[in-house]
Amino acid sequence: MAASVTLNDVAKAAGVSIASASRAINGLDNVTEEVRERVLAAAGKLKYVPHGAARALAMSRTNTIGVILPDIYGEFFSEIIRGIDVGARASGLHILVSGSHGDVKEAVKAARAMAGRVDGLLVMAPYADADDLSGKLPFNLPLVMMGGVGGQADLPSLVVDNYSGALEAVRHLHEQGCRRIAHIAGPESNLEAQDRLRGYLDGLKEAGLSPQVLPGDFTDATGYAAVQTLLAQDQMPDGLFAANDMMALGATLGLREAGVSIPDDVAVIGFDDIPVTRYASPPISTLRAGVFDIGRRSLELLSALIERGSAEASASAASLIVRPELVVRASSRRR
Amino acid sequence: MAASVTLNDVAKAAGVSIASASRAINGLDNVTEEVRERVLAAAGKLKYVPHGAARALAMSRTNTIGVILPDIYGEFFSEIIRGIDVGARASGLHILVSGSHGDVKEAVKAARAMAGRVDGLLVMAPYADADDLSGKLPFNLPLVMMGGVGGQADLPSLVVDNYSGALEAVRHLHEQGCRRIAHIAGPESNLEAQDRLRGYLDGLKEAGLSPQVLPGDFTDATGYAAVQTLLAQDQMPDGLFAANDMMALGATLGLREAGVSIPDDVAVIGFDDIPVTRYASPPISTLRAGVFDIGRRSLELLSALIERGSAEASASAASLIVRPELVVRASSRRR
DNA sequence: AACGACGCTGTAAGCGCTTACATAACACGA
DNA sequence: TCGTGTTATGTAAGCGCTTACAGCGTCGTT
Repeated sequence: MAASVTLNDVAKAAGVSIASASRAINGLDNVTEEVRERVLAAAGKLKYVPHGAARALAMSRTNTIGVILPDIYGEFFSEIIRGIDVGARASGLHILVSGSHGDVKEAVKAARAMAGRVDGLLVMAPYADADDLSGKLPFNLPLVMMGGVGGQADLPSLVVDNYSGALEAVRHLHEQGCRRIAHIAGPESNLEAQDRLRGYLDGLKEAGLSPQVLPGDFTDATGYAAVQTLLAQDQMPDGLFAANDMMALGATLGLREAGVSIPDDVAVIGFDDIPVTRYASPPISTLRAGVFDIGRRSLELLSALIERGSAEASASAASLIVRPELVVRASSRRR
Repeated sequence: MAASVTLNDVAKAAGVSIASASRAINGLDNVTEEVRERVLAAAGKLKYVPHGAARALAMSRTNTIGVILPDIYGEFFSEIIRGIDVGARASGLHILVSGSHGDVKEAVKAARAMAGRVDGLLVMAPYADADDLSGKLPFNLPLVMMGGVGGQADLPSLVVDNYSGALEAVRHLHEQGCRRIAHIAGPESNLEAQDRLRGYLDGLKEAGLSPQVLPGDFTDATGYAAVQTLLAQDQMPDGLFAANDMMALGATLGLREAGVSIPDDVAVIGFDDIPVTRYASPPISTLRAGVFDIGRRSLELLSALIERGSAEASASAASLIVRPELVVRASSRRR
C-alpha cells in the first residue's frame, strides 16, 4: 500500500550497492561525485522517498516528539501548540499530537502508542489522580511535563504558579474597590483549577471578605451559566474572578445580555491570556501565563534532554516555575 | 535512549519463543491461556511497550495519518484539527501534524518526512502555485485534499464553495440596504481568497455597485488596518465583507474604536464561522463553512480510502463540495 | 494400533534502512 | 617496485516486530 520504491530499487537503478545509495542520499562525504549524481538521478526518476519507520528503526532516532494534551484544539491548547511548533521547527523536529480528553488512561494509552515513534514526550496532564501517570509513562523516554503532575513530581517540568496568580487577581479586584468577589472555578479534578481556587480563597481571607464559589469546567458555557446563577440571587457580586479566560468570556457575555455594566457594576478577570480576551468587549483582564512560551520552552527543555543522554540530564533538569503576570484591561479597570 | 525492553526480552522472561510472545500480546487466539498469562505477566513486570516503528515496518501499517496545514494553530485551523481529531478517534487513528507555513516547498518537505510513518495524508494547501504539489506529493499514499489544489485537481478532496459564499454575503449586505460595499481580501496567492474575491466582484456587478477592495492577509491586524484606510477616505462604505472572520474581527475592533456604529453605519460580515465570531461585540455575521465538518469528513474520506486498496478507491473518490451557509448575526442585521 | 487432523509453538525470513567491517583500488614515498 | 596509507565501495548484520511455514505432540477414528 505505502511507498513501494525502496532504496534498494534506487541502488539497482543507479548500479551501485545499497550502502552507497544510502550514503549518497544522506549526503555523507565518502562517495564519489559521480556516484552521488547517479543515485540522486535515479532517486528522482523513481520518485524515491525514504521510509520513515525503517529509518527510525535503524537509527533509533525519529526526529519527532510526542505531544499529549488534554485536548488539541481551542484557544488555550492551540496557543500551546503554537509554542511547541515554533520550538520544534527551530530544532528540526516533527510533532505527533494526541488528545487525552481529560482522561489519565487515555493519556497513558496515547503515550504507549507513541513509544518507538518519538524521541521524547511533552505531556500536559492536569489530573488530580495522575499518580498512575508517573509510574506508567516513562518507558525511559525523555519526558517534560507541562503544568505539573499529580503524584511525586520529580519529572522535569514547566509549571505556572497558579496560586500566586489567583492571589494577585483577587488583590487586584480588591484594589479596584470590589468587596463581594465571586469565583467561577475550573473542574474539581484539575490541578491547575485547584491551585487557582486556593489562591482565590486565601486572597479573600487576606482581604477579610467572604467567598462565593461557582462550579465550572473551563468552557464558556459554564461561565455563562455561573452568571445566570448570580443574577438570580439577591445581591450580585461586584467582582468576578474566573479560573480561566473562556469562562470569563462566557460570563461577560451573560452579564452584557443582562445589561450589567462591566466593570462598573461587576469587574471581571480571567486567567491565561488567550488571544480572544483582547477582542472581547470589553477586553478582559487576565493573568498572562505565557501560554505560548510554555509550549516553546517545554520543547526546548525536552530537546535539550534528548540531545544529552536524557537519563542523567533528566535528573538535573530543574522544574521551571512561571509566574503569571497581571494584565489589566477594561473589564476590571475602574477609574 | 528509547525503550530498551524488547519483545525478545519478554519472550525470554516468559520462557517462550518470540513468536508466541507476539501472538499473546496481540491477542491472537492461537495461544494457550497459560502462555498468554505468562507473557502478559512478564510484559507487565518488565514494563514492555511495543516499538511503534518496528511494528509499522513489519506490518506496513501505522494507524497514523499525516495532517499538513498551512498552520496548526489559530481559531480556524484549530477547528479543522478538532474535526480531524474526532474522526481519528472514531477510526482509532493517530495524527501527525505539520504546518507548512504558507509555503509549498515546506508542505512537500513535510509530506516527505511523513512517508513511511503514516497510512495516509490529509493536506490543505491553498497555494496558487500548487502544481508542484500534485506532482510531488503522491508517493502512492492515500491522500485527501482539503480546500482544493492549484493544478489539475484530480485528487479526492473536500472543498468549500467560496465563490457562492462570497456572492451570498454580498447579496445579503445589499438586501440590508448597503450600497457601498467594500471587501477586505485575503492573501493574493491564496486560492480560497481568490474565489471569495471573485464572488464579491460578481456580486457587486450583479447589484450594479462599484467595488472597493482592500488588501489583507487573513489576520485581524490587516482587518484593523483596512478600516483605518477606510476611515481616512472621504466617504465610508456602509457595508464590509471580509474574506475571513479574523479580519472581520479586526475590522469591527477598528470601527468600534472610531465610534462607528455596527451595523447601522457599517454592516459587517466575515467568512468561516470560527467560534470567536459569537463572542465579538456585536456578534459577527458570517458564512458557515463548517470548518469542523471539513476536518471530520476529510478524515472519514481518507480513512475509507485507506481501508480499501487506496489506488482504485482514489480514482472513484468524488470531490465533495461544501456549500457555506449564511449566518446572520447582529453585525449585519438592520431592522 | 496406526494414521490423519488439528492446534500450539518455534524457527526464520523478511519489512527498509543504517553502518561496522572487509575489500578493493589507487596514489604516494622510499 | 613494493609496502603503506587513504579512500570509495560492497557485504552483511542488525534495529524490533510480524507471520508463513514447519514441527510436533494429542486426540479421535477406523
